[in-house]
Amino acid sequence: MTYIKQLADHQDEIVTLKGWVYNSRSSKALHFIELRDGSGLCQCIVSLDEVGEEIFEAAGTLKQESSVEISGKVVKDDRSVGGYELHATDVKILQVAENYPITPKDHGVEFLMENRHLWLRSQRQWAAMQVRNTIQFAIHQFFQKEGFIRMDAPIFTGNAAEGTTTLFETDYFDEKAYLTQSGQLYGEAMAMAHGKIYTFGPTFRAEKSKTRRHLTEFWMVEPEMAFYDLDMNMDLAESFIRFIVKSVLDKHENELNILQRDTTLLKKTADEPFKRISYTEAVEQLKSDETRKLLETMEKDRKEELGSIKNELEEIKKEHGSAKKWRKAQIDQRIKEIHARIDQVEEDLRNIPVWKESAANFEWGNDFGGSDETILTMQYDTPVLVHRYPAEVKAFYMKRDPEDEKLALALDVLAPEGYGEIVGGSQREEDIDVLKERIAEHDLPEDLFSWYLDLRKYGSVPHSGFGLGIERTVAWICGLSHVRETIPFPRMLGRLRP
RNA sequence: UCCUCGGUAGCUCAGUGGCAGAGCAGUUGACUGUUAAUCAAUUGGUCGUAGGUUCGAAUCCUACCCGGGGAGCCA
Repeated sequence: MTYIKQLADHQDEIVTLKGWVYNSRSSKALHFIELRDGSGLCQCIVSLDEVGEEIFEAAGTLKQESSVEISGKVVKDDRSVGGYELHATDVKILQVAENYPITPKDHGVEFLMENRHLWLRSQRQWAAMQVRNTIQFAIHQFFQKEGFIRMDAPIFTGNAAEGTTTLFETDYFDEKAYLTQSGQLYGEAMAMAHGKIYTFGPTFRAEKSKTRRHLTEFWMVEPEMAFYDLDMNMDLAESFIRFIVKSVLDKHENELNILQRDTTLLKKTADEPFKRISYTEAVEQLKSDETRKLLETMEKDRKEELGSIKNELEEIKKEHGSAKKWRKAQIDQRIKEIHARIDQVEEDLRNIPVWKESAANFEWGNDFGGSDETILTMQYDTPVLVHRYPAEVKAFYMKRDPEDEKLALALDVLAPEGYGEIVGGSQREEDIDVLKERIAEHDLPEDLFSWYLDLRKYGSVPHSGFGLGIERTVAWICGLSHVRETIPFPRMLGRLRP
């Protein structure tokens, strides 16, 4: 048995491929069967002269996603997907599939999500999962080569701590338990045992967020390092992200191509240092004339675009009545595109004034909203590291800036191209008295944190860490517009099946 | 929870008060190199649900259900 991605090594040999029919076309004496086997796509040509009537007819019954074994000669042909095709000598049918719901045409999100278990077979979804795998592997490679130990934090936790987010509550033998929202506190304990550790697992948030950036169950990798300060933490985050992007660029030209990902900015991310700005600088930038002009230009561009596509719509609608059939199809397609674009542009036009307002009136001390992040990152080509946030909007365990008590030694990494926050982290407070004070200030029950406070009793050291969201990272690197396509079976508001 | 857009054939959509439509998929046939093949024929409908207005409702009104995008919150 040979896999499609190995075909280049078997030119002119007879091999057997096992897989599923991705698409097929037929004429009187030829069937073109596009086969997928999980490693790639290959067009198989079944010719009446080569295989005889019986096999030829059987091959004609194959429908989308039927399972088959096809033997034949590997022939280089640039016309074919992947550069090689198979001239069949034999076709063994395992099962002729029933009518497959996902056709090679467009489908809506709801339908595709209902059929997620099948959608995973489609090219773009396949490519995204291949990249996800490489990202996860690169994460392990990076930390392992840097001397980190992977340790796992528990998924059930006894406390709904950290205060802010809503957690999933479960019954744990008549006791309340919560699904973890972060492994970080445990990570700190493990770092005190091993120096440098990382956790990698699912996390859960019961927030009713319905956006392209949110899942209720998502994967997060969280390194935690003893004796690291904020600067070391930022250096690590930067080289970590760069390593991941490089790994994907090295291995996945084909997949990024399938995803139609423009890799210009990813290449910049792999090569250029990231911008680092403080929260205070970011606020100044938001309120700057530059930002205002940027948004005004954007608004003007959108208005012009709206005018011109609406004109085009009118014109092709007039043409539609008298058009020939093929042109009608072309027009229908274009009308669909225009409607979708109009929706998008109109939404932008509703949003831009709000964004402008939000940016211009931003007050020091608030946390950035989604639009503020978008506006900030629009002005950079690579990820931006934003550091030293107002302590009030950040978690209790973050260490304050010794040079300005109002600031926490926090860092966020904002991905470019509108993908938003992919990393959040900080240097941690190591002084037990200060930490106790913070717990009290946040109205958190101190007894639940007794084990956490112990870490500051017995050899407390400066330490830092951060968390990187896998799905947002996959979305950014793949250029996907929604995190639901970055995980095999996304869990989100209103979606528990399949 | 709030704002906003939507729900019409298996799928994607058009149809804004007067006979329920198209493309694709399916089915039947034609075609020796197709790339979402093409061409011809053909099957397919509880217009999200319930009520209301009207001579007449997919279309107008009300309520509800479901989905998309966004706010808040966050990775």
